[in-house]
Amino acid sequence: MPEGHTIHRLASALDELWSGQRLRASSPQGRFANGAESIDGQVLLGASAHGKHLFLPFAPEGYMPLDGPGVTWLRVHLGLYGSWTFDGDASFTAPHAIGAPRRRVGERGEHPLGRSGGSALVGLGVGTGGGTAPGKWSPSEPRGAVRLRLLGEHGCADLTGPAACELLDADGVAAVRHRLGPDPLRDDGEREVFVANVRRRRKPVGELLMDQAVLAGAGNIYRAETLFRCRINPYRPGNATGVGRLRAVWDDLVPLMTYGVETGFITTVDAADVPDVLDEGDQEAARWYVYHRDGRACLRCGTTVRRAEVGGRTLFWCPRCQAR
DNA sequence: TTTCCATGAGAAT
DNA sequence: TTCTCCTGGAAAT
Repeated sequence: MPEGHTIHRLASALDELWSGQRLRASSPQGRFANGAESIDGQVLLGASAHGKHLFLPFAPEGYMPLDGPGVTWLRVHLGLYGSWTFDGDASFTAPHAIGAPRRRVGERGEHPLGRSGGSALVGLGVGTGGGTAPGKWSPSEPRGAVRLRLLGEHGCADLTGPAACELLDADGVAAVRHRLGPDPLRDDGEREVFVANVRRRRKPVGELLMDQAVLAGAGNIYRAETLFRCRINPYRPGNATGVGRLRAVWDDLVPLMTYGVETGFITTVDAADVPDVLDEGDQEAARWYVYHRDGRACLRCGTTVRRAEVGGRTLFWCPRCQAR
């Protein structure tokens, strides 16, 4: 569920909260007991993301070189269901929950129209420990199947349901990154590499945008929405898609996903296209053009939005706006 | 209560 | 292509 913007947002939150600090690591659920044990008590050196992968380098206190052999890298991939839940005292601000779009009791951020909610870092007025004076906070019992709990002085982060949670050395990290295509959210993401990756293949462009080796970070919502915004037919073969059109996709994704990192939400509809009156049950109309809007009228042309399975996932598109 | 489904991806066939 | 795994909420029974 969580697309690349979620992971980048998470990486900056963790970097801001804990970089340079010594953390406790444990696996309340037990399934990552060995891994947690080996980084327990080490210092978090930073946090970064490539596509949907989160990388957290750990080293013993006092260890210097970030690329040295003493660094242990934690790699987390949330998959479809994974999520992080934060809790802590008043000085500990983080997204309350980040990952799969579950509603938890008291959770904020279920914004009605996709614009008011989602400040960059939501304070913890809602967690069990929220508002506790600094220094007086103590971690609550983990809820659910917590694979990994990272605990700092002022708060903790609980990881549940990840598709991947493993320890790697620097070579292992390089190997994972080698399999990934360029990420529009990274400084080293190269547009022309993405363009070449698509044009090398015959598969439908709607399928290629989900392939993390072609483009890292976009998921099912961003693929549907950017194809709509760029008016590209999802069934068009990659090698028959013009360079200019693919550059437009990349140039569209960069600000779109950057906005996602800043707000925590995927919002893709330009202000001019927001309907004046929202239909009953059409609350998502102001957020997305086509995603989850099958059977309803296209916000731009009124044609009925369609859905179909492409690349093993449900794709949504407007047959008129995206005729070619 | 059971089943289905979801912003994912690797392995198996 | 199909299967499988990770979790939890909503819909269906």
